[in-house]
Amino acid sequence: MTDLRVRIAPSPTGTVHLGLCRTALFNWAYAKKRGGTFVLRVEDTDKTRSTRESEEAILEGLRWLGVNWDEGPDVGGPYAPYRQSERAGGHGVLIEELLRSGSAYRCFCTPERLAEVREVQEKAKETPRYDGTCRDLSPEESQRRADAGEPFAVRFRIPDGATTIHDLVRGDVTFEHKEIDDWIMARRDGSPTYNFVVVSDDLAMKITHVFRGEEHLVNTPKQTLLYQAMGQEPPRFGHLPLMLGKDRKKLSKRSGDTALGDYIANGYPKEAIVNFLCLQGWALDGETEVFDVDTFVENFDIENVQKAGAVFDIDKFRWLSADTIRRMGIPELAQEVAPFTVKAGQMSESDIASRQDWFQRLVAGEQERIELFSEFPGRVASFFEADDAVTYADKAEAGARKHDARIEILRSFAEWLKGREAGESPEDMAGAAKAWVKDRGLKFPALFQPLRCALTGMAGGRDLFDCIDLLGRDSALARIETAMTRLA
RNA sequence: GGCCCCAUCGUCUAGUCAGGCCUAGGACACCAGGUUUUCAUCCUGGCGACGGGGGUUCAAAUCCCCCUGGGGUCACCA
Repeated sequence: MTDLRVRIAPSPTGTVHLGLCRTALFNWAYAKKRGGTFVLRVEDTDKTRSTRESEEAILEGLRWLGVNWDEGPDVGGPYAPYRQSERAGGHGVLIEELLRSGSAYRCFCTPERLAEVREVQEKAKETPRYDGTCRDLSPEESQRRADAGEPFAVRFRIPDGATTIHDLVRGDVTFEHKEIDDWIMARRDGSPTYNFVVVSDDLAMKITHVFRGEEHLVNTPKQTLLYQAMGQEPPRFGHLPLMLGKDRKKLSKRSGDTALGDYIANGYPKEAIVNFLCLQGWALDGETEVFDVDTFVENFDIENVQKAGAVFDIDKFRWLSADTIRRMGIPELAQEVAPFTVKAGQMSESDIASRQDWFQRLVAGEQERIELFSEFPGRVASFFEADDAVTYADKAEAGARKHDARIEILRSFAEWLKGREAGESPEDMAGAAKAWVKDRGLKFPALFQPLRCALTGMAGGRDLFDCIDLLGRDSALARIETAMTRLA
């Protein structure tokens, strides 16, 4: 174990965003490859928006992805607590020190006045920023007003000069201090704000590397200056490219699903989600698109992360999902798909357990036809319909009706089927049926299109003799019987 | 609008840091063929990009500058 320490610091204010998942994955991989420590710290600084449900969802989601933290609110660790709201103690002391040293100052301006100032500036098309009213209050006056009970916030005093941050993804980035506002470290109620706690906690937890989304890049000089004011060395930073929606804007709900839960509910395999997330801003070798998480960990480096934002391509995501499904073993796939079958009301859990062989054959036939687990029930629905009430898709019925002799063919095929030996394998029966078709001088579609419609009501799908086998001969015969009327 | 970031096929990207190996590679999507009882899978092929302009150099996708375009950020949110 090295002293390398990285962290993910989510604020528990909503669903588990994919961007958070990717950031977590990259941090985790970086630590894991280098024998470092990965910390999860819950940044519940915003009391009004933070919820315990959201926190639990985040922990659960990340754990589901296979991202494991070495220290966190649930597992503890040497720098506990790992929930911001429980760490408040030390912040007051730090702020006192910063106030004493002059790196921070009390701001007695009311939120109302600040709002007015901002409004005027916006009207004048100026960049909204603090006008500095309290910046140069004498220490005596500041103290006197504070003692008199006048409420105040605490602002960081941005010094003159410029700060260059050495970003591990982007290289050097310089910010002129005059562009940076004297930001608020502590609110009037004394509670610390994000930019302050993130620094004090990263410091307390000895975080050495901070990898986060690019939207935080502009916060970095503020934080760097704070580290310096405290006489501390800032960690190394690396700002990840944003994940973009189809509109090329930061991925948000308006451009599609953003929550991990949505993708899980839609039946994307975990491996596909992880794989896809890895591809957002990073590539293994430019050739290999499909790889497992171990390969990712083994090869990941922050220096190889792309700088440009990555548009989220749902088509590629689905393809990755389909590819993952195709490479799965049948028992495993059956297990993944089972909950969807139950939810669709097709089989109960105990049905599936007691007919596991049958269920696995049902699954095997769809393996290369579904892109998501959730598509399975829709594709096998006809197997659960009554023999005399199979839903015929328009396309299937039209295909069947193209053949004038359909009823005759179906009738004689039914006779033929009745005469087959019980227990014949689908493969053997398929071979025999093809010979039967040929012997009668027919083309395959003349039998198979009406038959497929009769059996499944669908225009395409798995091998028909597999269907007969799955259905059972009686059921298949009953469906053919009905079709002879319905397709007449 | 100020500041900051970014810029290779429609999309994800390799190549850029160490300029020639790039008539720019892979993948998704799309199109066309093949296999198949159908659908799907699979196989083969095609389409398709270095944003523009200046430099530097024997040589630039790679280095420099300008322009253009896109994005992020400007809270007592995180």
